[in-house]
Amino acid sequence: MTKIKNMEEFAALSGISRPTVSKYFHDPESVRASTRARIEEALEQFDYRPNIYAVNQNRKLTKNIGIVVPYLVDPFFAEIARYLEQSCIAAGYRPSLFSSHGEQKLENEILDSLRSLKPAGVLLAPLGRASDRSQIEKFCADVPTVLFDSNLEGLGAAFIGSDNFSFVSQTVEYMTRTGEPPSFFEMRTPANPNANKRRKAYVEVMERLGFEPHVIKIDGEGWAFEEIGHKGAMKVLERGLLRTDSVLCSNDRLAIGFLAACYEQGIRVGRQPDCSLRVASNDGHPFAKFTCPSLTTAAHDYDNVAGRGAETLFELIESGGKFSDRTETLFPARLILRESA
Amino acid sequence: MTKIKNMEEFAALSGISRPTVSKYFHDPESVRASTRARIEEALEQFDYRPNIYAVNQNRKLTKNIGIVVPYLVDPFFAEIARYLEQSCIAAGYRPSLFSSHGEQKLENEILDSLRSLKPAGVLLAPLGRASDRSQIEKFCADVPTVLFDSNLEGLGAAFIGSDNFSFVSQTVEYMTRTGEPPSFFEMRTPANPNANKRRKAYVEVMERLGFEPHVIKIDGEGWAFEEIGHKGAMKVLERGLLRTDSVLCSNDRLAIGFLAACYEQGIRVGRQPDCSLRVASNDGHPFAKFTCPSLTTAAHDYDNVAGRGAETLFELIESGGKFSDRTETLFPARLILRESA
DNA sequence: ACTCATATTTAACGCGCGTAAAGTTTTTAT
DNA sequence: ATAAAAACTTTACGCGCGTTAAATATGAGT
Repeated sequence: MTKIKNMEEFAALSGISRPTVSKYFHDPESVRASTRARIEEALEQFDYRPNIYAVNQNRKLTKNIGIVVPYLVDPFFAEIARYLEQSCIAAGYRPSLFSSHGEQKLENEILDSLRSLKPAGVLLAPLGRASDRSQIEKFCADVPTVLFDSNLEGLGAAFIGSDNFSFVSQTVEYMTRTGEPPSFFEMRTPANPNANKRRKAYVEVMERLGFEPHVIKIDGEGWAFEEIGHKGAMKVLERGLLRTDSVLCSNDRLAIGFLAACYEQGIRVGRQPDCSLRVASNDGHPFAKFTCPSLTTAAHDYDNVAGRGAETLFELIESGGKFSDRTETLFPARLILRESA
Repeated sequence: MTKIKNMEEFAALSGISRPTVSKYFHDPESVRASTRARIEEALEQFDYRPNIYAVNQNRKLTKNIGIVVPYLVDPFFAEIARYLEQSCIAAGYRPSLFSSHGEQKLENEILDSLRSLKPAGVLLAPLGRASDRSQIEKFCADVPTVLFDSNLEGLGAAFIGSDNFSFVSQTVEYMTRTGEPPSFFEMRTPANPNANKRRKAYVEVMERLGFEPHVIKIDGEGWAFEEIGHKGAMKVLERGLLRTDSVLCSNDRLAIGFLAACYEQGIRVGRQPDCSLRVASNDGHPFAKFTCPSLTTAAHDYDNVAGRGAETLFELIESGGKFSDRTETLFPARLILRESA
């Protein structure tokens, strides 16, 4: 089997001219069925692939898509990224995955290196509060970008995410219906704008239901939410800061820390009669099923957020990188009842 | 600020000839300090970056490095990948991260698309048992590759990983020293070759200590270890298959499932007097601190595995992609004592 | 000031492919 | 069968940069 050097050679071997072969690789449907067959026959025989660097240098638009998440060690983002990756591949794009690892500097560097990748589009889940808004704004001006997970008002051509109100209203309503109204457990300075929306939703829903909201803010910076939740919970439990026997955590990773603290303190959590506390949360973290007790949580609609996010980006790319107006698409949560509440 | 189109233009603006500018971008140290200063001055003024596609097309060796992990949703791999990424960037390379998501087909596709990236080198953590050995062998013949985490005997220019014997001997010795000897809890057909080494180490250490080894093999396929561990543990606990009050899980994710099952069954785990079971494990999973109870585990030496892995790849690249012989570097575990055992 | 080693400039080619224009062949429609 | 449309071939240029060879400039050392 001869080693093919370039498209010229491959074209000769397949008996088709190079421009036509080039056309074929751009879009196989764009050539006659008979020539397509001949090319594909040669393709099986000789296993040639166009040099992606030469291709990307000359095409006005690459097939690259950047996927950026704020913290890949969080399985929630790993899971979303997995969905997005697969959607991109299925649509014929080449995704590349990046994680900001919770750092603004890294997020900026990623955007910078993404620029030189000349991607057709980017799916960006920004850090949130820690994001460098002006940098992201500049980036979005140059590269077709769809935001997901964290909404930075006005940035990007569109935003796809989850409806935080839907999360909290479901959990609060469930908890109040089946027991005492919950306190809300969150970080004092949350990294993510979703946290603020969740707090507001909590207050609103509680008031509508005629209960007094009670927000517990704990200290801590960064993305080690389990650790922060654990420390915060220890304080809360030791000082008896809960007004009722119910807690709603802003997100599952905080809840994981909270449950660990409860366990250490010998506090039984759950809806069983022998339990003294109920804990629910939001996100539908992949490991929430394996906490002790298993975590009742309002889960993201992973499939739809990722699916719609990818589709939106494809539409954006096909319409030349601009939408006439910025849309925000929110998917409701799905309440998963488990043992913790 | 003028928009720079290419190196020609930038060179003109900086007052330096294009070949010299090209040299500068290849290695800033290779030009005279005075010209370096002039280029860098222009660089600040005009913000130009060489077109990476043109660069990579013409350079014999790109600065790309591929990082492939078997399952990125596992925070263990996300964590390792993070270390590796940072090492690559610090060394001036451009890492790109891929996850096989537990599927052979995907692993093969990644290797395939990695080929056309013409990377200087690849850091590969293979799927293990599910890997297509012949494909990986072919790949390693073409691309300088360092394996990590899972050793596929003879493949790649080097292997960097953890010393499974060290993991198990520490946990077994600790458990036998402080209580009854443990049973070993693992998957019947583990995805990962480390599991086999851990079982063998368990048997060996137990025999050396004069105890009868007792291996419990549970059913389950794929990478949903928590789920598999949970189901397996339910069976084990319901049927009373444990011979002593101690269990050593093959890895932390299985242990997370195991602990969840214990909790459901009302079995108190830990070294306290009121506990009826001790559970330890291996890996040092990022979330092992937050299980209930917190998990005693033999932790990977993340820093060293990742650090040495990256360094080894750099050496491999610098020595032209071949080592005279294949080395295997194993780092010992660090036993982390927590509440579960 | 002179020599020599080292850097830089100039000029030019090549990489592999996209793409455009003009001419030729094949297919489709009538 | 004939005309028109569509697809293909040939030819040629350009993309942005790596790289080389020969000519020139620079700087250190005597």
